Amino acid sequence: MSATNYSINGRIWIETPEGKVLGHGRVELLERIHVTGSLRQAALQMKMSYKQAWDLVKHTNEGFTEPLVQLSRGGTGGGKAILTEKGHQVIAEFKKIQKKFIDFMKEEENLIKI
Amino acid sequence: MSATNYSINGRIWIETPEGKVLGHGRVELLERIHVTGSLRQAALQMKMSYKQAWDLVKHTNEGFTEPLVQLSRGGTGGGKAILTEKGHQVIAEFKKIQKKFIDFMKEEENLIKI
DNA sequence: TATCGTTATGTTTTTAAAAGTATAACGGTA
DNA sequence: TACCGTTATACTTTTAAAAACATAACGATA
Repeated sequence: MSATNYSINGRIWIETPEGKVLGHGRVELLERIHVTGSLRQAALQMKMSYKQAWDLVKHTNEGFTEPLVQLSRGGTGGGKAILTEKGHQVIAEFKKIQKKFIDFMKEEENLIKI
Repeated sequence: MSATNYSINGRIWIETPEGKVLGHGRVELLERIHVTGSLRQAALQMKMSYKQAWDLVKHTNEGFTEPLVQLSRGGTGGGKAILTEKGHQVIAEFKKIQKKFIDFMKEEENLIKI
């Protein structure tokens, strides 16, 4: 049982001078793309429109030096979405930081005195 | 010169089971209330509508065990907004955590390798 | 080469958030 | 007690974000 009724919560993200390029939501989208191999399925799972997901991937790809997701259309299955090696790296890096961030918040929550 | 083009940014806030009770924006509003003694002036400075500021103060006051701002109407000047002792405490506590959070982000930014 | 399910992209509609408008209530002070 | 500028609150309008809709393009396979 904590000594306080308050909890600390927050969000972190990676950005460039042009703006946000990766955060909580995008990482989840990328992970679902990796699992399903499909942008449409990933979007469905997250209950977002295909268009929004596609825009997110576009902006994310443009935010890094190389694409994190490789989209292709036509062929067997109609098309596919594949996470690049860079995509895997970036996700891993973000999740590492995210884990530390959660620890940070937990710690501060225990110290809080109001 | 940093080793990477990416920077880390983020937000933290204090919440109860009922939701967010204090974050970056609200703290700024409270500080401006303290400086000006007026909710209307504080809202003007932050370019938000008086209504929005009033709602924020209302929800903030309800989120804690005691009000952080004491509003009163009528009298000299038409009315006033005063930060309570609790208000001062809470602001100080939040800013302390916020400072550590900024340090955390700086550190992670230096470690980032993508 | 016809089919299929997906990616690609512009356009329209819906929804939600914010801003704006209006007006009452208040209590020192002149 | 009339005035003033602010707080208090409901209601309307505007704006921005999200969703929905529509349709073309694509390429492996049968």
